[in-house]
Amino acid sequence: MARILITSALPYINGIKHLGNLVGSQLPSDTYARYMRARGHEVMYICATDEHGTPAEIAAAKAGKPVAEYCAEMHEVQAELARGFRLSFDFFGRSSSARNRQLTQHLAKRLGENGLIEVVTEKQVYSKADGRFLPDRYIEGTCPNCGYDSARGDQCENCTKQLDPTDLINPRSAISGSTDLEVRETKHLFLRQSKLRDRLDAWIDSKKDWPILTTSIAKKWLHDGDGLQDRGITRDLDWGIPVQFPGAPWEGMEGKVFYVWFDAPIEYIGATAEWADANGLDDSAWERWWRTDKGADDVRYVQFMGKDNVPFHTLSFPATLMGSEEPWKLVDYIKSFNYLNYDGGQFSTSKGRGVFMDQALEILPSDYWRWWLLSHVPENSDSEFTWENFQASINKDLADVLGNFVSRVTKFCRSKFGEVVPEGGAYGAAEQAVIDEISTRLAAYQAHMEAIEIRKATAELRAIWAVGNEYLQEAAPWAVFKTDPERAGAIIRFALNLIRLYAVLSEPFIPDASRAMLDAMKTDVRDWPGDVSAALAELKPGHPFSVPEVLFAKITDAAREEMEERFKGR
RNA sequence: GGGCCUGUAGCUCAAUUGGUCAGAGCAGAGCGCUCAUAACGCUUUGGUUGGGGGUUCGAGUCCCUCCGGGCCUACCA
Repeated sequence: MARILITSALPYINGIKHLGNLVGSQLPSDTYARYMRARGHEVMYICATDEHGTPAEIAAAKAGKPVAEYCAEMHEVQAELARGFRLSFDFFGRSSSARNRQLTQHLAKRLGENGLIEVVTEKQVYSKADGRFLPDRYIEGTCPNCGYDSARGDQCENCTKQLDPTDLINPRSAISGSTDLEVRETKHLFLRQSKLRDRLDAWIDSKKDWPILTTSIAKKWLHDGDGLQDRGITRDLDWGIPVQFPGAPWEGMEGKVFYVWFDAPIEYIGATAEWADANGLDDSAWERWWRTDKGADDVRYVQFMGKDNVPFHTLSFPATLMGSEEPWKLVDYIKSFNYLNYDGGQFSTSKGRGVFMDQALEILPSDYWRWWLLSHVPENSDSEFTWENFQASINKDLADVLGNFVSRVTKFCRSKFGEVVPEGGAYGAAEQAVIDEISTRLAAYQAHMEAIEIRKATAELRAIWAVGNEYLQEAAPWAVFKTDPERAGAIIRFALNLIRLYAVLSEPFIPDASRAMLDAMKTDVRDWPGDVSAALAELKPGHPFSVPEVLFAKITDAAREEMEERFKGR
């Protein structure tokens, strides 16, 4: 038994996430966590809301609420959606927690003591009307290069030219539209990542098995131009983790907070500590996952994230932990994902384009979404959601191949033998062939899950389901029953056992349907099959079962067209 | 501008890292079955692997070039 620490990238607090966000980290990490638990490993699966930063303050202001209250509410909303999608976090924390504040301040202090923090005076644009410093992106104006009138302070979206906020003609606040802006001096802490470059470089080099998407981004940042740049880790905001605290080694940091990207990954640790608190456990309970001097040296730590998160997880966060010179557990494997597009374009919150998590659950049960998203997860390149593809996958894979198999077996048995596993007859060559094929495919399925090749795993799982239909066609119990009812009974006994096995193997992907299948088989035996032959003898003759409701209803053309229309955006 | 990824049957994807006639699923066609959600099974039609050039005994895979798609580029998170 291994110990596996799994973290999903933290969803940002300012609103409900769309399916692209879901598939980029939370969903695949959940499947991986469920699989590893099913295999008997000890798993700690952590996620949290990322609550600090300018967008949170703006969203709260827009909602007319204090930011703390807004975040508390949105955290609950996101937690509820996570439950709706059956995300099996051991803990869903908050980056604004006391634990994270403590840890973030502690790590910053350590970095300071180790000479890795520098105070830098910068000039930044301040908006009097908004009463805040504006990040470059929050300043808009006319592009000096192409004349586009909504260029952002960091880059013009129209001509793609890199800009400095002071380059803009007629600059204005993107928040209020105010033109009452001025450049002010402000002091910030910088993390001297450049001093850690060689250590980070060697560390990345040692990760031979990481996806190219992960390492190439890290390498680019390490070696591009002058190499890894120092990075500001504080901001002039109200909402966040205070930089000035008892024992802080810096003066003049009153009213400043740590940059959201500094404290967000630390919340992986913070949330594990929150988990311990919530369960009445002491510090050793979470430290054995995170401190290599306190038991974490045998932990395998796997992170899941979208590609936009890679630099922070390959460089900034490791720099924070390494620079502390304390024995923190570093990530062992980073699984990064590309983006999911929506029907020929991007998901867009502002344009109401695409399906968001709350809407998805209103329309269809979570298993439908889980199955489609996981079987199309953008592992190798960006992938695309289309309603036609979604409808075809659900109807064929879930309704026809799996759902209908359960239906035909249970209904046939009920009509010929009643709602109990039939007695009599014996297994023969046909059953052995099925055992052999499933054993082979199971080994492939497991190998794909170990390698976190989610798409390949779904293809193999589907093939395992299809074996059931092939077997039934070949064995033809409806014909055999007329001449040899005992043999027909054996066939159905075997098929009912297949249903139970499918429930066990499918659980990481479609947990609700898995539960429904186990309930129908009136069993709670869901041990991972070490031996397929034994697993298919679990339900004994005379064991009762029930015919379940339709496991997966088909999506009609009319329903598909309606949804297509509803989510196409403005 | 720079960097990275990507282009394989109508669609969604594979191809043991340079090695048999490039494979699956869906869609299409034909046959079979009738237990089942008009479901299932079997057979089958589709590809000069974006174009061109090169290296090699051998290229989807490596190199060059052109064309198309995408991402990142450090103050959004």
